[in-house]
Amino acid sequence: MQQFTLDIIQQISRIPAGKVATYGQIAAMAGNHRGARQVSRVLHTCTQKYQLPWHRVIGAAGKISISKDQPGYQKQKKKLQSEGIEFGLGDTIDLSIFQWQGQAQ
DNA sequence: CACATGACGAGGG
DNA sequence: ACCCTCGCCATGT
Repeated sequence: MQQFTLDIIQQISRIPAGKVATYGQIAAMAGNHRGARQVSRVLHTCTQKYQLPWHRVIGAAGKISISKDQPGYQKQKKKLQSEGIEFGLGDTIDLSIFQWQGQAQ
């Protein structure tokens, strides 16, 4: 496993409840602003093992990146709402309000 | 080593 | 706003 991947895991585990981060943001904080796809890979493979708050990671448009017909969609939405995050029309989250401002933002 | 795969992102039509 | 294409890069086969 690469350092970049470990950094991704670390950044995701840092996201506080009530806030969200985008794939690109996580990738950038992990040192590679073009590693968004690796972030998704980490969520797909390491959530169990590292107990990551996977639900706090959303797409750059402020929307959940899972397709709506999959079970994880509602599951994620519910978790976020229970943490105080609000969804607007089209299930869009207002990043200007809920996006996590990490260290080097 | 070559090729395919993604819970992505930005840009263009 | 919707759809498509292309760029990206760690991983898996």
